[in-house]
Amino acid sequence: MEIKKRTNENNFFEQVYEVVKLIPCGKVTTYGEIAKFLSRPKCARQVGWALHNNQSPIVVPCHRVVFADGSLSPAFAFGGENKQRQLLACEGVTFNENKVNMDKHFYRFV
DNA sequence: TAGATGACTAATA
DNA sequence: CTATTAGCCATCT
Repeated sequence: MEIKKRTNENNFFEQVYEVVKLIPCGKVTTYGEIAKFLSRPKCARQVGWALHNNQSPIVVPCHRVVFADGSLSPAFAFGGENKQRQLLACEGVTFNENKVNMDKHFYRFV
């Protein structure tokens, strides 16, 4: 039941996984940044789709990927909104109400 | 091939 | 501040 079917080269997906794995502990990034890093600035949704397809939060710390405004992904994506927040908090990420302190923990790929 | 979907984002009201 | 609209584009049906 392999979901990745017509990914042409799967390269985009693989890149997404690699990049997400590169996010250091206690840092977060956005879908748009990942997409931009992969030369597909408009493909933020596909990044999210890739993570959904990945389905391996152990190998790929998808919890470190948030919305552009710092809000976390919908609860259904993680099986618990609190889960992602707790994971991040456990790594030292601070929160502003319901959103991540992007100014402090936003990680840009250089 | 065409239409619908979505773990996005930015702009607008 | 929140809610809605529109644009985006790979993937799905």
